[in-house]
Amino acid sequence: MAEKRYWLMKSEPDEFGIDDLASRENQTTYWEGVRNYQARNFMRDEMKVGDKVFFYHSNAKPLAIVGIMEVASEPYPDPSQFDPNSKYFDEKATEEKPRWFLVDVKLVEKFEKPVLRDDIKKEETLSDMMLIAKGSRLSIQPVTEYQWEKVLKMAGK
DNA sequence: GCCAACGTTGGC
DNA sequence: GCCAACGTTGGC
Repeated sequence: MAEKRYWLMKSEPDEFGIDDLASRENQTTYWEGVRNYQARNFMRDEMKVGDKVFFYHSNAKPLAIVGIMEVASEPYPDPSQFDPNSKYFDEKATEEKPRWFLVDVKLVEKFEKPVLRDDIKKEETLSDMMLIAKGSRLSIQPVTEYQWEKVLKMAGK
């Protein structure tokens, strides 16, 4: 059996927060707008249907992991790259040669008690989480099994 | 609102 | 292929 993978995905709640996801049909959405190759590669090459994902609110108050999603589709080209009216339009992408890929994600649960970035920083055993590494801006990150379980505990699970 | 850190672009 | 300039991210 394949090793279970865990992830963290960031979004600015002013743009798209966990409540926006909760209000979508089937509580599912396509994770559009990723325009970073490393983050894209995680979605395109590494994610598997059923992988669990932390939903993180960036540029927000409070900064926190606010819930859990799961990967709900195979990767496919991000439609917004072909849409001239989208702010994510990429003139160098074509249907034949798409640049950007995404997966669908489905809400699993919204934490009653979000896990604050400040509390993660205080937790010694989470000091190697990519999220709090200095200068780390990657919007999609792998999470280790230990980190996953620890954050769940901090959320009261 | 500031700005450090980082990623990308493009001239050479 | 180097690297300066520029744009973006995202914490503070």
